[in-house]
Amino acid sequence: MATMRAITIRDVAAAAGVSVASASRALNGRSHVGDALRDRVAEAAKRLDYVPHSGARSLSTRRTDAIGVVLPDLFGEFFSEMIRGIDRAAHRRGLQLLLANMHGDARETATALRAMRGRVDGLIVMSPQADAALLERHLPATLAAVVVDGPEGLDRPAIAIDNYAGARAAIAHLVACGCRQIAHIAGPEGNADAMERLRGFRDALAELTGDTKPLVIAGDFDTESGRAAGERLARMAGGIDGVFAGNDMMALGCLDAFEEAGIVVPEGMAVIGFDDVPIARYARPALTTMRVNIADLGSRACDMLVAAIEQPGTPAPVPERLVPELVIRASTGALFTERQQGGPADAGRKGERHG
Amino acid sequence: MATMRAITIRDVAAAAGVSVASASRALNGRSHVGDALRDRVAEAAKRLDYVPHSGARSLSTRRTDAIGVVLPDLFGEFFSEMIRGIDRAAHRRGLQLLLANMHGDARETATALRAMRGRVDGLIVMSPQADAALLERHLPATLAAVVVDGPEGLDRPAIAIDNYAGARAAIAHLVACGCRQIAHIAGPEGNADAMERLRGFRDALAELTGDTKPLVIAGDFDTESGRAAGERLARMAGGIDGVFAGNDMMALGCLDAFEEAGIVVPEGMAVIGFDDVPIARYARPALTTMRVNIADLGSRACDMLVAAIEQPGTPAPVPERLVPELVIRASTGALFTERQQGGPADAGRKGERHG
DNA sequence: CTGAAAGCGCTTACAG
DNA sequence: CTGAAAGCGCTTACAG
Repeated sequence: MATMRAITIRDVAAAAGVSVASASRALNGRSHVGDALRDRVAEAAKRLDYVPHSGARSLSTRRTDAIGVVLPDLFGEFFSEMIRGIDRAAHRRGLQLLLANMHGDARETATALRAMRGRVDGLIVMSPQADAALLERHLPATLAAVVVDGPEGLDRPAIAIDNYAGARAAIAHLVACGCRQIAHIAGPEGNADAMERLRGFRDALAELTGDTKPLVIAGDFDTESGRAAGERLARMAGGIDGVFAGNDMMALGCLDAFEEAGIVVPEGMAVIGFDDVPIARYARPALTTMRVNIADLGSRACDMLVAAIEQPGTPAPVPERLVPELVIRASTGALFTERQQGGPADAGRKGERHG
Repeated sequence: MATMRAITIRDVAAAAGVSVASASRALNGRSHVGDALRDRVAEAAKRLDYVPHSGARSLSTRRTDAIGVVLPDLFGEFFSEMIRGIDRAAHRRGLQLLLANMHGDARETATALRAMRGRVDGLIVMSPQADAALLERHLPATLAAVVVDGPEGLDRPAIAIDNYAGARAAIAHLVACGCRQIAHIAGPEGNADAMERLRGFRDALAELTGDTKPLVIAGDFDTESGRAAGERLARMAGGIDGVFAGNDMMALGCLDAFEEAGIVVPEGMAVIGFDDVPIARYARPALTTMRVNIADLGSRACDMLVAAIEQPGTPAPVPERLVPELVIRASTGALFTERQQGGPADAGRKGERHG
């Protein structure tokens, strides 16, 4: 038992010498309440340190003032930035955040989603892995939800990183840097982000260099797979002069392999990543990459969810897309100096930190 | 309105042709219920896709099956690892996680803590910044809570990183590497972690090298302050041969400054950090540091909280301390090869990631 | 083993 | 403007 006999609105009403109904009205600032009464109630509530029982409240109001966030096992920075962004928007609206990790498999997802029901007014579901059918099945039709970076074609508000456009921009940059034979280190097959980046790579390459049979090396978003790819590229006798890695971690592994193999970046080989993880700027050479503003993604998802909660039954709006921004650093040639970096994501990182 | 007329236990009872009381008992597996009845109810619940209203349930049971997590604006990896650890332990016990960011100031903290009341059975509060008085004032005495990395002397279950022991180990390592004049780049003054690390530095140095007036340069845990400190050290004419940075980010900035100043690490200067952020291993030279297993910290905090919830009124146990582990890399001399790294923290990072 | 009833704390029409 | 009462959905003694 967590609480022993907590203070209820009845106690507050008694202390203020009014009815429970009046106490409730006074506390909630609803309708017309006499000033004197309102003040007495407020004073009593404060003195008793009254905190309403949210369960009871939600039972009568049919609202929980909480939203659920269902995230996969995200890697480091993404997770915190996403939460930070959602929290920022939720906090503004007085919404609590209920969090659930979804550990990949379908059963877990179902459990996580079910456990949220009845506790939240709506759900933010991030699921680059899950297929539409799975989500559809476990998202109750009556519950507001927005899908972040999820499968397309769900009749839900959705927001996603425009991986395709980002990949195209990355390739355009490599081409502008003079690269003519560009290889791609791809992310895992089941991952929607990875697949879109691959598609953007292929399309942009076909358009810009006419290369319709580019080299694609399989990776898994992990540093090690990037290193392996880099070693393989190093062993290949020439030809390739640019690498677009599916994410920064693989790009970093690739850079390591190149260094060991004596390939000079960017002179001998230009390398670009995706994500702009914090490590990217510390790499030697510093990594050019496509920056994704994850915190912003979270904030906007939250705003969309609130809209969906407030206007139930409204058809899902056109999916929003966040286009990543090119951040040029040394790994593709320090032709440009890195622009001064700021904005929400960085501001978020400025906060108090541990250790 | 989030939900339109949801399925209630009454619907389930009706569908199964039993009373609401029986339906409840059957669903909760409590007391003696006939097998046939149990099955009928289970079948009906499943068919109707019934999910209990958690508010109503918590109103009668006086439990929420949720715990609150109040965290400061943690930097990247710490945040996600902490949540990951807590989530892991909470998930095992069927507990939901309610999250709140506490953005530094006292009023925010009060709000965050209050908003949790009535929604959770207990609280995990991480607060390296907050003083005991503040926490004491806003943690309702009736609510179970464990304090993570917070001020000492609270009559609450507590778990903390043993920064003092970690700092001493760092110094012992530098001394073992042959350093005789060791400087410290300190973290922010208000930060408990920082102060303990500083204290460990002073004590260990006095004991091991007899130096009672060591050089301490003020920093703020940010890369830039580490860089500034490094520049200052580089300008100082000799003497210092080892640097203990209050955290990895400052150590990385310091390494950068040394590189620019032409100081060779570790030959000219050994550098050790604290935390083992993911970037540390990618630095050139790779950074020796004290690893803190944040996910483990979170899991254990959750376990302690569950114990506190289940045995209310029990006096707070002796505070637990997590001693950081020395991870030797190139920045203090690659005398040892880095040991194979594994364990919970790394396992957590193996999960699916975004991009 | 099963059901009728009370009660958890709150809000909200409905009267006054 | 204020109060008495019903009701939100669930669980749990209390009877049977």
